[in-house]
Amino acid sequence: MKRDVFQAIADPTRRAIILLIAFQAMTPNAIAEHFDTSRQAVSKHLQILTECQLVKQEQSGREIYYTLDGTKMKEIDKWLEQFKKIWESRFNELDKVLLKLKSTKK
Amino acid sequence: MKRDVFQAIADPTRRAIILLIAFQAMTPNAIAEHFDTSRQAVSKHLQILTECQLVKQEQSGREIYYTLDGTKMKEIDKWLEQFKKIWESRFNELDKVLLKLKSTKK
DNA sequence: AATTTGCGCAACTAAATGGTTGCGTATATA
DNA sequence: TATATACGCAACCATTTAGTTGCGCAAATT
Repeated sequence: MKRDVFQAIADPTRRAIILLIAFQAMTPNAIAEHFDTSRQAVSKHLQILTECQLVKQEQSGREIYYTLDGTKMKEIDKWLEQFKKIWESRFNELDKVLLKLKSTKK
Repeated sequence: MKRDVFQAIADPTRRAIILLIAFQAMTPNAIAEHFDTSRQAVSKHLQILTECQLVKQEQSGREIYYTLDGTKMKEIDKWLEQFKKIWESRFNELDKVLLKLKSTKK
């Protein structure tokens, strides 16, 4: 049952929830209204997102507002960073080849 | 059965495979040797990665080499981009508040 | 004080997932 | 030509997942 950030964002509904609460804090009911799901289903998703520390809660009376916590999102970015470097070097290699072709054509 | 990039990278083994073949093309057997899994299991993961266009095949005799295709990876980056903007504006807002506090203190 | 509302939690269900085993086929090697 | 190797594919199995239903509790409304 140990879940990580990558599993958290794997579900499309969860990604939509993330996007929704990124702009403003919302209650489970308010979130559910935006989708074709029940409050309970949303609640479960929020539970998972909370577990993965992508989301923070803020109680206000009997209502609970959920907000996005950007910190963990950066982990995904960090993972992508590895490949960016590889791509860049690949592209550079490609550039060199193209440049060579260009010059030999002349 | 319709899978997307986010589901593809949800599995830790799949992420490891991606990282592995990012540096050099590899056959399913060679990949499997790096993990505690069977060739068939790896093959299934590669199938999913191919389905999501994260991976490309290159046949060489009876061997099939798999390579990373960076194009789809950028989709993840694009998705993250949305939030980066929000974070930045949030930080800017925070900066303003801090600046205000600073000036009123004087 | 009684009722409504917002929520989390637990039990349950159908579907998806990751894995195994056992094939068939094509290429390489003896 | 016979055998070994590399692989994909299909059937099968255990576990996880996303979702529903039905509670119970606390805060708000009447």
